[in-house]
Amino acid sequence: MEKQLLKQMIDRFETSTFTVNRILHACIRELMPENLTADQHSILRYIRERGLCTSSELADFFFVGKSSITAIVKRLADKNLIQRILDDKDRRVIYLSLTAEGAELVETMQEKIAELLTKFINHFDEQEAHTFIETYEKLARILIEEEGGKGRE
Amino acid sequence: MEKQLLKQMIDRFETSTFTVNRILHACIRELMPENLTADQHSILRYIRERGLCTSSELADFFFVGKSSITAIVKRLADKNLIQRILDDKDRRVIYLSLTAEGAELVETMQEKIAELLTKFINHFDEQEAHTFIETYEKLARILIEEEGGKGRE
DNA sequence: TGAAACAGTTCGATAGGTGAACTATATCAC
DNA sequence: GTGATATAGTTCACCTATCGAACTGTTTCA
Repeated sequence: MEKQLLKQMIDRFETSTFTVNRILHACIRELMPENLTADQHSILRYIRERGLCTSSELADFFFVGKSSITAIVKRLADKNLIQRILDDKDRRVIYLSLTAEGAELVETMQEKIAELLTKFINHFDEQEAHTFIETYEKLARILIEEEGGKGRE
Repeated sequence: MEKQLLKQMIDRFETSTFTVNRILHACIRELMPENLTADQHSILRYIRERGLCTSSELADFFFVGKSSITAIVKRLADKNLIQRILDDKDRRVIYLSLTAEGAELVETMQEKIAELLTKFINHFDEQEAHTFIETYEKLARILIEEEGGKGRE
């Protein structure tokens, strides 16, 4: 790609990303029930996706230290949204999973978020949305790859 | 769009957004110089773009309370990256602008970020990148509109 | 001229992040 | 086997960002 064009592309990408994130994040924060933060919700979602997971896994995935996870997990467990399950094969390990209450909460949140996104996606025709998402997914794959490469160093 | 398809689109969009943000945010955090957070950098960028701006404007733009801005502005001014300029027409108002040091810092950060993004954008051919960004910008416009609509209520 | 609006600050609380020191368990080399 | 090392998770002290309520000072306007 030509240098001048590339620079322009980057600038436009940066601006759009920034705006979309800023507003989407604000919208999602508004959807959150009393006493749940967006970060906490992300953790719940990840646990739901995985079924069972450990604190170390969360720390790696979210690129934060284990001590941050300890704190968040404590808050979520205090609210009875997740539970700790001891591994009796390796007694250092503590698995985390959603409680029934936690699972239900994530479910309703997903519906709310889907509703919100539907409003926006409806502005696009099927072809446009499809093309966009294909590229977005490709970008996500590239990032995962790059990130994985860095981790191996 | 068909209901089933829409649901699938939303799911894919959500997953991609989440991944891209998670990794990009981590990358950018790594680029930050010692003693500057990503949030602080966003504020600096906004001020640079505007030349002059007020705390209230920042609070509106970033969807946070004015007291949060007071705190961030204090930290940035302490580091000598921004300066306060009193308005002598309306003595309630305090304009913020970058210091020379702040401007330079934002400049070097921009270069670093552009370098990072170049790595990723280079995986796409010109047409694909262009189409993607067009749609992304459209999404940003839609979000701004919706958000503006909400504000007026 | 007095009430209301507005710009910004202060304060106390909470959430999230760091890194270092710590406990407890598991693994591995010898 | 046993001792060094690695791993899982917690605790601690400290920082940043956020909130909302109460506050100061200034402007506007009925």
